[in-house]
Amino acid sequence: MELKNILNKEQYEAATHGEGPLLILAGAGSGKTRVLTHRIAYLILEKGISPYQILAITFTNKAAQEMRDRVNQLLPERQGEIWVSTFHSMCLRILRREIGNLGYDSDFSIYDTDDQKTVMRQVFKELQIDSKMLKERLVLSALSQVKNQGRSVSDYLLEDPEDFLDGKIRACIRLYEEKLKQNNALDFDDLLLRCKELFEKFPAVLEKYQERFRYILVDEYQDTNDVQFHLVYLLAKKYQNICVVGDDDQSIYRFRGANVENILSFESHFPNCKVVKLEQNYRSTAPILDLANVVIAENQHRKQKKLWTAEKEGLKVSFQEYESAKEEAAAVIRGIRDAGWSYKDQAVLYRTNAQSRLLEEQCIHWNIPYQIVGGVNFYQRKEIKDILSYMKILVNKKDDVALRRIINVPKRGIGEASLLKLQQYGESLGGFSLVESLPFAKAAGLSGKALSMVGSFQEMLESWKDVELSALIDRILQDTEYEKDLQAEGAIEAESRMENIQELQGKLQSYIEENGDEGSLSAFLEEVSLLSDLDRSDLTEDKITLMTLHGAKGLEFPVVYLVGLNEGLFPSAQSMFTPEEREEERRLFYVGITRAEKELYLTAGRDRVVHGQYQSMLVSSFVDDVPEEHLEKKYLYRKKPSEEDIFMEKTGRSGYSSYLQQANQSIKAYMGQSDSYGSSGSYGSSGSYGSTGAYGSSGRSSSNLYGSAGYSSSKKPLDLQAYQQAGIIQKGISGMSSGSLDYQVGDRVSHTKFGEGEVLAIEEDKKDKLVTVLFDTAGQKKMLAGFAKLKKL
DNA sequence: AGAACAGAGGTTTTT
DNA sequence: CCTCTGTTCT
Repeated sequence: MELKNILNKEQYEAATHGEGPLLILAGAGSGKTRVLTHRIAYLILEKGISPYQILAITFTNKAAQEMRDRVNQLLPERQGEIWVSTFHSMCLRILRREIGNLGYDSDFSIYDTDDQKTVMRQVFKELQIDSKMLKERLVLSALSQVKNQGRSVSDYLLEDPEDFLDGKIRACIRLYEEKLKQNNALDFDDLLLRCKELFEKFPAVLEKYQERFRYILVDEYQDTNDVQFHLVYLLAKKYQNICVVGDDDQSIYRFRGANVENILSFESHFPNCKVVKLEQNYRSTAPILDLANVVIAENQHRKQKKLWTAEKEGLKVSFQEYESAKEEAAAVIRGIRDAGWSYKDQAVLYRTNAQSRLLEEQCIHWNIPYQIVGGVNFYQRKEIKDILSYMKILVNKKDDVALRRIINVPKRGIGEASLLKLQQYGESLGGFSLVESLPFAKAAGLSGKALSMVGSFQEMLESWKDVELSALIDRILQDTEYEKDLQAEGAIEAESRMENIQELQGKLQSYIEENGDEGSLSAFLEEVSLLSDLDRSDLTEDKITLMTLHGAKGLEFPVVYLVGLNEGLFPSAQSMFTPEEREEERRLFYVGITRAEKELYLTAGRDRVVHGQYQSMLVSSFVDDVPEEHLEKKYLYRKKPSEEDIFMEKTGRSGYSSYLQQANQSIKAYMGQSDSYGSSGSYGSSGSYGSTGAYGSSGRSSSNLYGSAGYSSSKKPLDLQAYQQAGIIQKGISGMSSGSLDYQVGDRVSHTKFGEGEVLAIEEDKKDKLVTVLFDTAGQKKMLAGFAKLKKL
C-alpha cells in the first residue's frame, strides 16, 4: 500500500510508528481517524500483527462503529477480529467473563442513571433523609466522582466524614453500594472501576489481557478520566505499545471526571514516548479555522499549536443577533430551507437539549425534515424500560429495581404493602430477592387479590422461560396486555409508544441475525444497556440535524449553525465562575466552530423564555471577545451595555460609580460588625434570577427581576436588593438548593466553587430555610442562597 | 390500591 | 412553562 501517498508526512509518521508509546496530538479535522485506521491496517499488513492482538478504544459506540467500518474497508477479509469498543463495553466484556473473582454473579444487571436514582431514593427513604436537605443527584455525583477517580469506594467509606452533611452522604453511599451488590447490579462507573480492581487484585487476569492486547489504541484521549487512564496504563504496562490520539483543546467532559492532565502528561507516564503533532486541517475553510484559532488562543491552559489549512477561500463567518430566541430559530430554519445545500449537509448545534424545542417547532412550521439527536434517550423511555425490565428479571433474579418497576405495570393490584411483606419475608429467608420470594407469597402473609395476582405473575414469568428470544417481546406484550395499559394515556401517545416498542423488537431481531446461536437474552440486554441515543442517529437521511455541541463531537457538516450564543446560556451561567470552567466552555465553543466545513453561522436571540418567563439576555462574551476582522458581527440594537447602562435601566437613576462605592463601604461595615447576629430578611424571593446575563427589561415581565418582593426585616443592615440590582451580589444561583441544616449566622463556610464565605443570614422562606452567604472571592462579592455545596469550616 | 389534585422545583453537557 | 412528587380522597 502506498501509505506515503495517502497520508501527509506527520500522519505517515504516526501510522507507521513501530513499537513503544506514541502520542498523537491531533487538531480538529486533521484526519486522526484516518491515521488510526491506517495504523491498524499497517500493523496487520506490514508488521504481521494478528488482528486478535489489537484493541482500539473509542468514546462512543458510534465512533466504534465508524472505526470498525473503516478498518473493514481497508482489510475486508479480517473483519470482526479486532476489538473496537468503548471503555464501557470493553470493561463489560471483560467483567462478564471474570467478575466471578470479585464475588458477583456474571448475570449482573447494569443500572443507568435513572435506576441509580431509583435506588438512591430508596436509600433516602430507609435512612429517613429528607430530600430537601440532600439531593439524590448530589450524592450520586459525589459517588461518581470517587469512582471516576479510580478510588475504592470501601476505602473512601473508611475515611472520617468531613462534617455532618458529608457524613450523611457517606451513609447514603454505603447503603447504595450494598443495595447494588444485593441486586447483583453495577452502575456505569462500576464497569470501569470493577475492571480496574479486577486487574489490580488478580495479576494473572491482568496478564492474560496484557498478553492478548499487545497493541492498544485510544481515541479522544483528552476525555479520559482517572479510572480510564489506569485501565489503559495497566493494560499497556507490559508491552508499552500504546498509541493515544487526542486534542487538549477539545476536552469537554470535565464534568464527568475527564482529566486533561492525562493527555498533557502522557509523556511522563510513558517516558520513551514518541510525539507527533497533526496541525494541518482538511475540514474547514480558512475563515472558519481562523475564527477557531482566535477563540481557542484565549485559553491559558493548553499546549501551544496552530491549525492551518491549504484551503484559502471561503465564506466569512457571521454573527447575527435576533430579537428573540423564537425569531432566531425561525431565521435559522428559513436560512436552511433557502440555502443551496441539501438538508443532511446542515446542522444546528446548541448548548442545552432544551433549546431543541423552538427549533423543532420551526421545522414543523416550515415543513423541513429534521432529526433531533440526543435529548430524551430512546432506551430511557418509559415503555422501553418497562419491556427491558421484564426481560431483565428473567436473567438476573436479584434485580429488585427491575421487578419493582414492572410488577404493577400494567396494574395488577400488587402495591407497596404487598411488596414490603414479600421483601421482609425474603430477607428472613436469608437474602432472597423479590423475584426469588414470589413463590412464597402466601407464607409472606399476602392474601386475597394480591396473593392470586402474585401467583399468576409468577406463573407468567415461568412460562416465558422457554420462549424463543425473537418471540419474547411479543409474548410479553400479549401476556401482560401492556398495550391496553398504554391506551389509558390516550390513543396518540399509545401509538408512539408502541412504535418505540416495535423499534426495540427490530433491534432485537437484527441482534439475533447478527449473532446467530451465540445471541442470548443477557447479551442482548448488555448490548442495549450501553447504547445511547446518539448511536441511534442516522445521518445519511436527508434531514437537518439538531443536536448539542457535546453530541456533535467527532462529526462534521458542510454548514453549521451555532445558536443561542447568549451570555448565561453559552457560556452557561453555572460555569462562569472559575477560569477552568470558562476555559472548558470555550473549548466547547471551539469544538462547535470546528465542526463546520464550508459555512458557519453564529446566532443569538435576545429574549427567551426561561422557566416560563421572558428573560432578556446579552450576547455571549465569546462573541464579544472576537475582534471584528475575524467575525462579521451584527448586534441588534447596540453593543454590550456598560455597567452604568445596566444600572440605569434597572433603577432609572444615574450615578452608578458612587452607588457602587457606597455599596462596598456598606458591605465592609457589615462584615466588620458581623458579631451582631440575628438579622433576617426575605429579599427578592420571587427568585427568578437564572442567568447572570439577564439585565432587565424586555418590556414584558421585567418586574420580577428587580421587582417588589417585600423586604421585611426589623434590622436592615444591607440594602440587599440594591446590591443585586447593581450586580455586586447575586442571589439564587441555580445548583444550590434550599433546605435546612445547622448553620448559624457568622459561621465560616466554604463552597466548592466560590471558596470561603460567611453566613450572612438565615431566612425563613415559607417552609424552607435559606442560608445566605456572602463570598468574597478574587475581589468579587457573590451572594448565594442554599447550602447544597457548602461545607462548614 | 388507585385516581385525582395541588404544589414545588427545575435546565448544562453523557457513557 | 412543564414535569415530577406527595397528599388526599374514593
